[in-house]
Amino acid sequence: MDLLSGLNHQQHQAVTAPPGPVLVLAGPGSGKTRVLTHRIAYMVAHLGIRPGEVLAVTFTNKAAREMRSRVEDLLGEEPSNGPRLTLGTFHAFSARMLRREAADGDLPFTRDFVIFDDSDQRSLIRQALKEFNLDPKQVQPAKVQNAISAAKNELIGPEAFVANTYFSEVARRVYLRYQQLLQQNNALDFDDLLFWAVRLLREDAGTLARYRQTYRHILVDEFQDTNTAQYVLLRLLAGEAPDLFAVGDADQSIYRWRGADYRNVQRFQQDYPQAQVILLEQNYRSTQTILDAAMAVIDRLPGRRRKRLFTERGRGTRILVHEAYDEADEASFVVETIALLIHSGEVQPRDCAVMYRTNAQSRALEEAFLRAKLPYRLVGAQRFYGRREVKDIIAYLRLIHNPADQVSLLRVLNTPPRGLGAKSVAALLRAAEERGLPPGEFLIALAEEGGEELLAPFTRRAAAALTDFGAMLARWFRTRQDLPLAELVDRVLADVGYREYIDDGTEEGRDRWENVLELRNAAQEFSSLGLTTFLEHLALVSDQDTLTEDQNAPILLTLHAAKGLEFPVVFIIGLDDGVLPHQRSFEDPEAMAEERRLFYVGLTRAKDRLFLVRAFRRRTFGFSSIADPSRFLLDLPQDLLEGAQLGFQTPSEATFARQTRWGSASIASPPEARYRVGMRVAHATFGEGVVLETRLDHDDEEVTVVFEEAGIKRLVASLAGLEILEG
DNA sequence: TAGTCTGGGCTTTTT
DNA sequence: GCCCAGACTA
Repeated sequence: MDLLSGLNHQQHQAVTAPPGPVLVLAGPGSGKTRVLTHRIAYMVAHLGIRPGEVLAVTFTNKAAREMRSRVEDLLGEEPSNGPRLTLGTFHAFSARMLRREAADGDLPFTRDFVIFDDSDQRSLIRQALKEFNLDPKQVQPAKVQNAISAAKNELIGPEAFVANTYFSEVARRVYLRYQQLLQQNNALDFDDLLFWAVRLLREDAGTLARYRQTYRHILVDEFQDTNTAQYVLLRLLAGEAPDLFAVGDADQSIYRWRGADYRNVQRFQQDYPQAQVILLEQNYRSTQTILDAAMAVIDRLPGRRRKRLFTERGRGTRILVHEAYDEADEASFVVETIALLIHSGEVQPRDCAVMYRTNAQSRALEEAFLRAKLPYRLVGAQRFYGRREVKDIIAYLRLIHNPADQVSLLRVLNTPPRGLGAKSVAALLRAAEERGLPPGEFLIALAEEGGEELLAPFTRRAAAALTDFGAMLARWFRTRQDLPLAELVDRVLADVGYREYIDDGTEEGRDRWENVLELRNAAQEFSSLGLTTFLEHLALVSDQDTLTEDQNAPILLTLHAAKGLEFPVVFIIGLDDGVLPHQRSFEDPEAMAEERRLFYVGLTRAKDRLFLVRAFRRRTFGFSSIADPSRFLLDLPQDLLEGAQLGFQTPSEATFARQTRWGSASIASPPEARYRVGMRVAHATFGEGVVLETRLDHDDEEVTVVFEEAGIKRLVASLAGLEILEG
């Protein structure tokens, strides 16, 4: 086994750098994963470091899995008997640590804690706002949530939260109450995982020493996307004699809104002035055309360390820019082009990826794929786990795992409906509080002890329903250890009659039930690992983690989710000002810079072919609007591009350009329309003109008119009030 | 209490 | 144009 052959000079240098702080600045496609895996293997094979001493932190679980298997491949099948390499995301690592340490520490939760997701957090914040008699319309829960999250990422606890405005005073109070509520629920949110991990290591010298002793060698991937909490955590673990190997690329920093700060790259060099810095510039992924385009985009950012990305792969094909008419047309273009590429034998379906700025953009694509009867893969865990039926079942499981979880209890107590409305819930909460128990445990007690007196506060109907529910919960709770996970899920589903509740015979009902079954399948895979692990997995899955390799189909994903991946053929759609860059970033230069980096990330995912697509007209919020081409498109040197000139293009030109390019014959003839080409019309503002063309869009008609004074305008007939003069 | 209605907000991006 | 929370009605 020769670990070092096949590495270029810089890679070699990085892999074999002497232990100590090392910063690898790795351009896209420069083999950073390779460097990381080879370095780990090198440390184990050549430096005699035991795998158990190594901690490698990645950005997604998927990356962690891949890295593990690549390291194992490099090291061969030697069954090592010591502890394995520790590999995972910051959050997963922290969660594991906190579970281990929660037993005897001063931490305000037990090792059975649950991890609250976004919507759980939201509901606690709503609850807190309600308690303070604050109107969620005046004080947006989402804003408070962001403020709390930002504070935690900066390691600012509620006691240290400084309030100097009305809003921040509200946020401060909600923050305090929110933490109490989390504690009552024996729950942590995402940010807490990092927050408490840091606090634990800071305040408990013994634990810190133990962890430093264990993890003497630390590697971090995607370092530019660490936030303060993560950075501090790293520094704590790395300790006095740091062997800390960080790989990152400030140009690919796209998580500022999550507290990430690419300046951690500079901070690293300040904190470790002795750090060795290695620059990886040679690209092994893309054609030079793609790299030139990417550099043209990123080099416009001021104040950065320029990289000269180069490849030995040659120039390759030009980048194709296409302007579609609307999002449906945009999606058709993508699907037709993919079909054509596959048909030509050039590529496999799985080689193609379609990237977009916002999740909402996947809809039109999905419809186009369905229409064409072509399979596709959609990356996006949140979408699945955010579904009502999936959340319901997870809530049941969380409640079984942790009966103190009130958020989950309230979600499922009357789902499916069992006659427990607001009144009964209020009575339950009161009764539980009097008893000094979390409501979930109160219900279990109710079922196990029975007793008239416990039931006194309830109506007869509510009492019966609550006793039933408590009995089920107690049963599940007792058997949760012995029953295989999937069977536990089956038991719950059967006991509560979930299928009858969700599957009402409609197509939607069937879909919902299938989602439940999919969750059950996931549970089956975790059967040997148990409920705790399963729930933790559910809480910490990333979108990328849902990307499966088993299906040979094109992939649809957000630009964010595309980070770290590569594909032979890449489409980036929605290259309109307002979409990419996103409207919300217009005001803030930092946000705009991040949009640019996001586009850069997208461009550099492509190995061979790159398609940049935009739509002249787009429906957002149900309103149709017209956008300018993305300003980023204008930064691309013309000689790298082929395809239609951007700018004015009539709908039929867009369709025609597409259809002639791909040699497809038929051009759809428009159905009947009120206006006809050649008609003379009058408009209140624009004056008189002649109809150039018309197009029916859904149930409205769109008319392109050349006005004598105002020039060419596109109008929606129902709004424009065009008067027909002759024709 | 359960089901229907309605109005408002929503679309950034996700561990 | 969709989805949810809260209001309203049976």
